[in-house]
Amino acid sequence: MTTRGPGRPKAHERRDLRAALLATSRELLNKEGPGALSMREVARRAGYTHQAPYHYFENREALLAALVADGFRELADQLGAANDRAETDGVSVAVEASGNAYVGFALANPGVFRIMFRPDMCDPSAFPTVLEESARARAELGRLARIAHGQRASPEREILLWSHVHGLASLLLDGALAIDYPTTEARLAYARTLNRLAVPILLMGLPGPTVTADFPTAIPGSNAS
Amino acid sequence: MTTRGPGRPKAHERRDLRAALLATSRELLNKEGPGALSMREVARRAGYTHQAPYHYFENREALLAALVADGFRELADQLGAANDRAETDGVSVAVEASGNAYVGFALANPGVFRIMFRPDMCDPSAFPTVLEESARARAELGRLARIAHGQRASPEREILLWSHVHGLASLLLDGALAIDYPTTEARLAYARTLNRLAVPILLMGLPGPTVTADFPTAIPGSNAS
DNA sequence: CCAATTTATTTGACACTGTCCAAAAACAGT
DNA sequence: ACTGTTTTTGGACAGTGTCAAATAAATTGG
Repeated sequence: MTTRGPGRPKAHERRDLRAALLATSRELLNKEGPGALSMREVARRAGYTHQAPYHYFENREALLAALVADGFRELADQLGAANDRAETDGVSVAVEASGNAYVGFALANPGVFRIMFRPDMCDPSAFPTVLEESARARAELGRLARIAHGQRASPEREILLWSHVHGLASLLLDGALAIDYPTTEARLAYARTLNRLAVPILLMGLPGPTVTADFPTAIPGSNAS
Repeated sequence: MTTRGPGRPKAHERRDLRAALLATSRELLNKEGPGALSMREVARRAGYTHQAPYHYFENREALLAALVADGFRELADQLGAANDRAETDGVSVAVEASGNAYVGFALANPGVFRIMFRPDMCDPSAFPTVLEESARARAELGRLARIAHGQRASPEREILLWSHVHGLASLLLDGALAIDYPTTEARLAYARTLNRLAVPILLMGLPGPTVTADFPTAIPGSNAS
């Protein structure tokens, strides 16, 4: 009476357990949601007993943290590749490609992307590697801001870029747009057209010394609370 | 040996149980996170046995759905109030105030706001009142787009507005900005300055028949994938 | 005013979870 | 072959959501 399934790994491939746990966890997370990702279930699917994962991950949050760190690493890589296009294809292409990369990553790895911004599931400050990789992703956004605005780049510009792509990804994944566009392909297509439309807006200068000429302070009713 | 705490409600206030459950649930959600919000805990805090909530909510998701519906209702109300300022204070003020209202709601009710966009916790399509209230909120965003762009308003413009405020709220709540600005006051202040900066951008015209003059197709490298 | 019925609440159970603890098995080096 | 370490197992405990049935309280009909 073997409690483990037929796929029980042989001795020589035992070292892969950690990787296998991560792989099935990622799959579980992306396809079934975080509620379906339990220590025991992932152990079960790997063909081990309920306690086996605890030798590689201190607890559930540590497992999630590993997935989150990998997610940020991949996101940073893809953003980096998009930014690299600036030299050969120009600024606009880089901006648009970065937006598509961000949304593309979110739609390709929905479960992981959600976890990446859910501090109750994985507190980044408790996992140095998560902090590190997420900082890398953020640095790519900063680079994009510099690509887009050169000398006039600012933290605010970076955040506005980020807000746009992050908001779009979130709305397509979990917001109203998820209902309007049911399939991943439709969502991606919509994100592409929207990102293309947004390029001139994202490239626009902020109100400041030089660029304000286009937007004088005389905008009707510019005195908000 | 009374199992229930000293605050056990008298007979004449029994009808309030549902409201009490919702109130303590909301508090639990905002202060401790969704992991701390369990049927049994909320019953415990109300001074009842573990099964009592099931008479008012079919299951945990239904309880969350009630909170989500309330959240969307409040959000819609506040967005509506902000939009109303357009007539008296002008378009720019309305745009800025709507952004502040959106982020303000998220920061004031972090737990509820997160749940509102987490389909694994509350699937909106299963709860008509959630659909209804979230549609109201979305309609307010649509109204804002019309306020901001009049005849040139479009679904895309609405989404761009929405992406901005939603992304900003998310980043301040759970993203890197949450680390940069630790207190709610600091986050709100930052959101205000950013929203003010964003107004001219959000008011800008999209590339189209009339407005494209400012952004000729000759932008360096405008041929993306 | 009392009996019947509906509503509200409790009690008990089950399967499942994360995680602590200790035991066992597999392995490595000498 | 005997150590010591790494890896895996097994059992336990408290906590959870939720089903089913039993009880208490309120309401209603006569």
